Amino acid sequence: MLDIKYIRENPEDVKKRLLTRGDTFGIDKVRELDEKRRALIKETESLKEERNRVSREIGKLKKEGKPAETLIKQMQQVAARIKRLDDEVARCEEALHSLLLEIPNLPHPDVPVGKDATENVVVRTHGEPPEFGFTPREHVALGEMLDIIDFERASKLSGARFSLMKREGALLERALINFMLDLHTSEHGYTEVFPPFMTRSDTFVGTGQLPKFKEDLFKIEAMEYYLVPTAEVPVTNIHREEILREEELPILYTAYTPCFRREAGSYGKETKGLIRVHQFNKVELVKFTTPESSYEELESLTSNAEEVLKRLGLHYRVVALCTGDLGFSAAKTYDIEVWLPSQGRYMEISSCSNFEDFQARRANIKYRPKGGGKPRFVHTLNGSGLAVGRTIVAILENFQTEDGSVIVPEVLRPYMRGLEKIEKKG
RNA sequence: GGAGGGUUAGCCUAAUUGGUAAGGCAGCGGUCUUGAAAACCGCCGGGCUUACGCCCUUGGGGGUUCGAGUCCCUCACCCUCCGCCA
Repeated sequence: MLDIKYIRENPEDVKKRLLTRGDTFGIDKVRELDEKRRALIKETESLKEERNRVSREIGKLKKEGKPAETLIKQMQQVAARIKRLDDEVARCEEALHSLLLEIPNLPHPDVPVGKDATENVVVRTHGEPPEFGFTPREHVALGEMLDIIDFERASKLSGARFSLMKREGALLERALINFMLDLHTSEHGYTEVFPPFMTRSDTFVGTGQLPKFKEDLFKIEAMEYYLVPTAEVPVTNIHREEILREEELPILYTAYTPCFRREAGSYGKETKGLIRVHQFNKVELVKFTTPESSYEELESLTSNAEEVLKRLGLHYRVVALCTGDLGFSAAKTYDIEVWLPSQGRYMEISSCSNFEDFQARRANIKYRPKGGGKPRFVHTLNGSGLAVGRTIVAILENFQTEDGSVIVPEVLRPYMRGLEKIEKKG
């Protein structure tokens, strides 16, 4: 959520920056409601002052046994006016609030201006695409050939966009989760958490998925709960409605969760395989920082995610999203894209963002500055470190050999009983 | 699922029949001190205001009342007991 005070004082700057996302998102309407609200509040406050003052007098008179009927009559009128005005204020505030909840974050001034993904900017590239002396197979064929992914039976259970991992496939899934969590906790300083996989709707408002993106989520029918589409939701909301101490910042969390996504509006796109599914595993990185250090923390968070790919030996690049491709809550985002030999292109495997105080304002997460002073909103960040399913796609495709077997990256072998190669069974 | 008890500011704790949130700790600033502690003074939930001051704030929402921490309804969470359960 944007700061209403900032909008009031810098309306042109806000509009200009929002326009780089393609719209002004009703900022003029916001300003109109804000002014109306302030005028109404002024009026009710002076009436409330009168009511409080006279009510105290009435109390005094009653104590002294003196009559107060005239004043009480007067105050009945005043109370009625207050009620009418308060209702109007409430309606005004509700309208204003729901407008504000649907306005995306302001892009950071560094973010390249552009209309869509084609205008994202490559920041750096690591490694080289592997060379094959044969035509590389795509992951679906490899998974089925090796009998480690069973898409057919998965769809018997749950329909399209699900997977059934099997044998070395299931082991690889589990190995990757453990490898990533171990790396981030023991070398990058993150604290491991294991959150609930379904949460109340207000946590989704806190991180920005609700109210605007309801159609992306799975809702629990029995209760007002949703399945998490990313660990960002439960983990960022750990500190909702809290005031942290500056001394404990930055707070770094890493969490494994499954992620559940409706993928509405992507019918017909990548219907097969592990790339776009309704349920996938992900290890997430989440940070709470001061405003002064959040952009440094974004760089280190991104490099923490990159380290996973480096150790696996996968070729990738980092791109800075342009304004038109930026997610709703983000001020700045780096996507990490891994090389996909079968398609000769890069595929998003991590998205690392600084939300500045956008989520903190929605979720009311503050910190008390060192040496006292008023609480300020923290800055929140998160990034995938990494999406496990897509990492499996990359491993299968990049480390395949001509006979269809797949070399297991060395760093994963301790997590896979020393297995060096996934081979076709007799 | 059933019964009962609770939620007051960062933390802890008060508030006669309803009369407008009292105090302590922690923290910050100051006096004093070689320095520190102690003691003393001030600040110490949010908003508006140049200022004086005003409004809001007792888990959330609603109601009764001139006036609600206090009475009523409702929701959430915590604790205890019973039932059920991996």
